[in-house]
Amino acid sequence: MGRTPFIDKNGIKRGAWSEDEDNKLRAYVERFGHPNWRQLPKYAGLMRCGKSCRLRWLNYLRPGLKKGNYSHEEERLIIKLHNELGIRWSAIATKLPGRSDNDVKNHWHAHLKKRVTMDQQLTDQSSESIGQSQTSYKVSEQDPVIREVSDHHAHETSRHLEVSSRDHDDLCSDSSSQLNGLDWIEEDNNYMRSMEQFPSINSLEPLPDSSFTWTINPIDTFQNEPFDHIWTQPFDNFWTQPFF
DNA sequence: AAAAAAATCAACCGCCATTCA
DNA sequence: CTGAATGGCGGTTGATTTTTT
Repeated sequence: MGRTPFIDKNGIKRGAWSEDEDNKLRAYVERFGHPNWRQLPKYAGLMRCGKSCRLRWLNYLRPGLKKGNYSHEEERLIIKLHNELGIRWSAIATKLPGRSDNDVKNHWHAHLKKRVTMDQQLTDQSSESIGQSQTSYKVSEQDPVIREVSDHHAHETSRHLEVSSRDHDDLCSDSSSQLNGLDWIEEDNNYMRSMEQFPSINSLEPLPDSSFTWTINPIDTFQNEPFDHIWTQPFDNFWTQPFF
């Protein structure tokens, strides 16, 4: 992949990097560092602009960079941090050793955004039906780990909403206003810690086709709150659900 | 098997903040 | 204080690969 290399009107090379260029950049930075990216290509014998060198180093050549697939734990962390920090990719990337901000951003747009959107749509749908009847969700009947985590989550969600209810009342004199974001983060962190006792969640396989219907009692009062999420959908990525 | 569509991801762009003369 | 230089960031593009039709 990459763009076709070419020389622009200023004599600066652009597009995909060659192995020879990579070697020159790597050798120079490893020996002299990069006190000035603008000047670097001149001394390193490269026809690139400094910005291009910087990008190549940070996103591709820098030691310790991870290549390849993201682990479930990494994806879960990205989603959680995105929830907390928004689109501050560089800040998010600092929490993922070996991943560049560009890489994280790409992964989000290519893989994770869709999952979040899909989840939100399902959440909205379930919210619509809340108050009319109980809402049903599918859960595997074959994987005991999933059942265990689901049960745990159901309990935690219930507890979560109770706590949030108190916080909400304390913090908001205006009933239409939202709960303070930091409290949500803290709540979320608590939940993360509670989930650590279920390490097997990281190695879950996609749910089997055969599943049964699991019914919960939605809490009407908080149907529009951020934690009104149902994470027990039969997705192959359902483990991400608690953090939406 | 071929064409079309979708996915991937490296690289570029433009803007903003900071530093420094 | 001002303006140029620089670094850094998020948004976007586009060539290539993979998947689907």
